[in-house]
This record gives sequence, structure tokens and C-alpha cells, in this order.
Amino acid sequence: MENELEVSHILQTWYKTNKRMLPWRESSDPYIIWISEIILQQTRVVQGMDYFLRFTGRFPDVASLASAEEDEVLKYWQGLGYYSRARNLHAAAKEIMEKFGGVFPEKHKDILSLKGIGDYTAAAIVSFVWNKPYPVVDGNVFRVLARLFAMDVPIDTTQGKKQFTELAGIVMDPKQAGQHNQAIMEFGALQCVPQNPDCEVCPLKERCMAYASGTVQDLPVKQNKTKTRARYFHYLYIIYRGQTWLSRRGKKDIWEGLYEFPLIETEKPMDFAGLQETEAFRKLFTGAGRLNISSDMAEVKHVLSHQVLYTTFYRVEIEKIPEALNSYLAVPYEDIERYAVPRLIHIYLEKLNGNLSE
DNA sequence: AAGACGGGGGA
DNA sequence: TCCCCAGTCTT
Repeated sequence: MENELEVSHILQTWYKTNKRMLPWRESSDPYIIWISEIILQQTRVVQGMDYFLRFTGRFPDVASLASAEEDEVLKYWQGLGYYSRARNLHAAAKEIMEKFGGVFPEKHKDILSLKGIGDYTAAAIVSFVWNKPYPVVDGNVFRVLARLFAMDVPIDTTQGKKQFTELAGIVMDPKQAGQHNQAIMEFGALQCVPQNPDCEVCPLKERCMAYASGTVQDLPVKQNKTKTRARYFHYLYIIYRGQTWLSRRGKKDIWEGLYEFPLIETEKPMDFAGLQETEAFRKLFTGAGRLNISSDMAEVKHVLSHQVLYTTFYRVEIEKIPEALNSYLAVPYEDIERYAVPRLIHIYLEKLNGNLSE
């Protein structure tokens, strides 16, 4: 056989005996494949599994997703992160209803035009579902190819992406695109792992240029240096006759579309005495009568990919409803759980409920 | 071409 | 701690 296809055949053979049993692999429904691919973006299989089952249980097809409220879609995404995935999923479902008559499009170009679907996901869907010859290039593929061919061009550059995509197309057996794509990703996830891969049992050992030169640990190369900034959040859990107040986070910041308690953000760390003297605090509680305040959680450090949040929760009982709260959403306590909230707030609420039942 | 966007798990 | 995970969108 041609040397070009040999790698693909080895990967496919390896795949047949080593692949994991995963629910989305039982389906050939493009909708189901789509949902699984979006959930698995930047997300491990174990982390996404429950979300996939719940999400497809509640939204089994394009029509059910399209007709849902965005808040409910976000609720099903709560805790998973990268919430634009959920918003885009919802928007794309509506697009499919309107532009494609509710039928998931089959053309690569049409699929790529949907919100939240980029090169990787479009290739995954058309190859898995219809065996179309588009190579997938995800984190696994970058790693496998970088090592196999000792490619040291950084993967997070335009040049790098172009070169790896081209190489992925050359390595792929076009007649077995779906299985090949599944195989090379699974191989990266289970065998050619980022740290300390067991190269001695690797079926591509003899062909791996990085193995030959002892550079497996150095590949792939990234030039990316993400820097994080610190932010200081002060959440006010306001209590008045069985209700509290929430607001929906807006665009151009983290957690868009999720709900949270009234928030005061400060430039610097600040204790409660300092917080009380801020304009925002005064404005929020003018007309609230006497405040009965307790801090249920000391400062919590919450780490995101580009931010570190130093957060304090204050539980504040008020005597009257201040004017400023009219711009917030009044919610009975027992309804808080209906709203999608950031993980950080979910943890706070769990702790609060735990303390109540102790 | 760079940054932003969550949260979790492994070494 | 640092790195990475079946990436995409915005600036």
C-alpha cells in the first residue's frame, strides 16, 4: 500500500480495538453529533458527558432547541463554561429552522456558516455523519502530527494552523474520512497524550520523527502566553421578605447571559468598611433602612482562563426596598435555582443551603 | 495576529 | 503551579 495511507490505516486499526464507548458515537444524527462537538470544545469527555445526556434529553432535536428560551438553554449549560457555546447553539438552531427548513444542512459551506461552528466542528460533522473528506484539526491532531513529523512550527499561529491543516489532509484516507478523523483524535486523547506518553507501546513508534530524535516532550510548540488580570467582586445577597434580587450579565464580559446578585466591582482589594463608603454601595442601599449584614463566605478566589476573581459575598437584610433595586430582578429565594448562575455563585448557594440544614 | 472566553483535572 | 482539554469569535 502507499506509504501515505499507511499511517491512516494504522490509526484506524488501533482505533477499532482501543476506542471508548461514548453515547454520541452510537448516533448518526447530525444534530446529536453537533451538540456533542460543541460540548466537547475545550472540554474533557468526562466533564461533558452528563451535560450531553441532559441537554439532548431536554432538547432532542433542532426544533425543540430552537423553540426554547435562551435562559433555559443557558441553564442546561450552567457550570460548563464558555457560555457563548450555548448562546450560539441556540441561535444556530433558529437559523436552521429559518434558512434550512428545520433540516440540518449537509453542505460543508452551509454548516460552517452557522454560529459557533468553525473549521474543526464543520469538518467533524460532515466527516462523521456523511464521511465527507474534510480533515479535523483539534488539539489532539496538532499533537499527533507535530510529533509524527517533528513539526516545530507553533500551533497557535496562522502559519502553523495552515501547515497542520494541510498535513492533516495528506495523512487522512479520504475514503475513510469519518473513521480516520475519529481515530486520530482518539489516538491523541489516549495514546499520544500531552505528558509522558508511553511511546514503547505506540504503533507509530517506528514512524515517529519526534520519537527518533527524542523530542516528543517538546512537541507541539506553542508561543501563546496568556496573561491574567485580577478583579475584585463584592456580591450583595439582599434579603427582604422571602425575596432577593438578581441581574443578567451583559455583553463584552465574562458570563454573558448568566444571572448574579447585585455586584460592586472595585479596582483594588477592599474590605467591608471601604465598600460601604463607595458611591455604588451608597446608591444601592439608599432608602433601605437599617442593614443587617453578614459575610457568609470569606474571600473566594475563583480562577478563570484570563482573570482571577477575588470575591466576597455579603448577605444583607434590609427593612425597605430601596429605589435602586427597581432596576434588578426581584426573585423569591426558592426560584433562584431556576436561573443560570456562574459556578462561583452556585457554590455559594450550595454552601448556604448546607449551613441551613445543619 | 492577538485576546477573550470557564471550568476542571492531571502531573 | 502549569498545562491542556473533540475551538470560536472579536478586535
